[in-house]
Amino acid sequence: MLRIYNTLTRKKEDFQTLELNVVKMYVCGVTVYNDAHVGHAMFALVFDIIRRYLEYRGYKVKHVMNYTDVDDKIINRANQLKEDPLELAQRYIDDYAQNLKDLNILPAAINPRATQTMGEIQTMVKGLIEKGFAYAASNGDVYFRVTKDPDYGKLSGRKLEDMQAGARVEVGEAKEHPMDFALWKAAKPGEPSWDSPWGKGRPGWHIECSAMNLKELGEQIDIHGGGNDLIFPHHENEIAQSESFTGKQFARFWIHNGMLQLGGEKMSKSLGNIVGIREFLSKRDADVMRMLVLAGNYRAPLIFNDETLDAAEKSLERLKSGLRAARPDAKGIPSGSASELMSQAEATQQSFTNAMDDDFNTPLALAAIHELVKAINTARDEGATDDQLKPAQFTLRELNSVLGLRLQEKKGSGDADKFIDLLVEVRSEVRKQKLWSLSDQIRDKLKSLGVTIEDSKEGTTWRWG
RNA sequence: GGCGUCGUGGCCAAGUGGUAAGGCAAGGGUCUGCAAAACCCUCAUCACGGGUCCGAAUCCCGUCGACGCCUCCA
Repeated sequence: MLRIYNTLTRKKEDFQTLELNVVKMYVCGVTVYNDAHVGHAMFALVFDIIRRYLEYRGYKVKHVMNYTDVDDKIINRANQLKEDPLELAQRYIDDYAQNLKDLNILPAAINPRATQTMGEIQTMVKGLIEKGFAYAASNGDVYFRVTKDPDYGKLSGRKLEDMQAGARVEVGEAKEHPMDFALWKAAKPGEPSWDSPWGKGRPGWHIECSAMNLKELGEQIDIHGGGNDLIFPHHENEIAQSESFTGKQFARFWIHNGMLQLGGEKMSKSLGNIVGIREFLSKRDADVMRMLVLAGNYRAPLIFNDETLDAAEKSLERLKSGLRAARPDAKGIPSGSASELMSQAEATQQSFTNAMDDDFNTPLALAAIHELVKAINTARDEGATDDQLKPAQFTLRELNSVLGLRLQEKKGSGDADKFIDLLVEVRSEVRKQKLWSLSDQIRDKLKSLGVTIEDSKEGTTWRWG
């Protein structure tokens, strides 16, 4: 039984879907006004892993991830660059999609955008006004009336009274209550705007997600996800809007990932401590970022630095070692040992599932996988043939792909391989003549070109990396 | 100030009542001409102080500390 920690109840709960074997999952995407950084990569990876695991468990996942393509940040940046805001948003959407692809993240089924959901947004705003949950203010904005919503604050565990103290009301706002938030914002000159019953304007930050949910997945969904920095106010407000509008529970499970930390602080655009996804991928493999995420609990802060990245990279190497071919002189191991290896593979598969079923406990799942790697390597050392290793390696590959790890050996240009083979062959002759310094020289030079040579009693193997 | 999460070996990190998984690093060993890889061995009593219990990292109280949110944010 899959259990998932639900932010709403602060407990792990048995996961049950509204519709048999179908998971409706909505994940809050990004506001597209700048290059994405590795913090965004983390959240995207977390939900990619969740999605892959749900599919592995036999669910059909309706995965929706939105793009917020109209808001203050985009408009400001567009003004800076003297670019059309919508074109700028499009540019960053394309860019972000490419980042996700490079990170081996499966594309969501649907990527709705605020600007393409105007009809539903206005329908909701209208409905909320009719039901008394919202009001058009004198300044042309439409606000949600938090005092009308009895359980406002249930997701973030806040009470309206507690929040009032710290609430800041900007001058000129026409709110009834300081915590009321905008559903619709009247357009200022030069801003992108849409016609509405309340005059030209654009949607507030939160309503778009409610509307996109309604449009793409319906009134109720199974999982709503995002970073834990969105719990308040964004998700709190989504709940308020959606549930006030439909009168039904909005999302059954709220899943939130922890923040990526750089130098002890959350990585964020406003703090400026940013490592871009593209920058990261120019230095390290996508698997490394994924391994870093897998090494920790998705809800906890993730420490991002050279030390943790190096460890992740080495850990990956270790997983890859399990996939290597049998030794050149493999004579086979007794059938008893071979079937033991297969039982180990089955046991690992079971521990893996148990771990992942417990709120996606990836560190524990990885521990299980490492156990299998050790068993495979031991069998190989004992002389297992490729045929004997294959079933266990198949399981290893399968489990890693559930986590989204590719474990690709590095590759050079394919043409080089033949020449390296030749060089290695010649070096073997040189070694037979015990010309060690020459053979070591070849090994060192190849190493600096990215080719690793490994000698053993039975022969020499080489690989990229 | 309020709300929330959390504090496990050099680093990352599982473990929520019965005497501490895994990875990285380090040291020793097998193998090797040397090296690399792989394999074997070694390496923590769980922030601090009280309490409950036959028994606590795990429950309760307190203290200290970290991080997130309360304002745009994955």
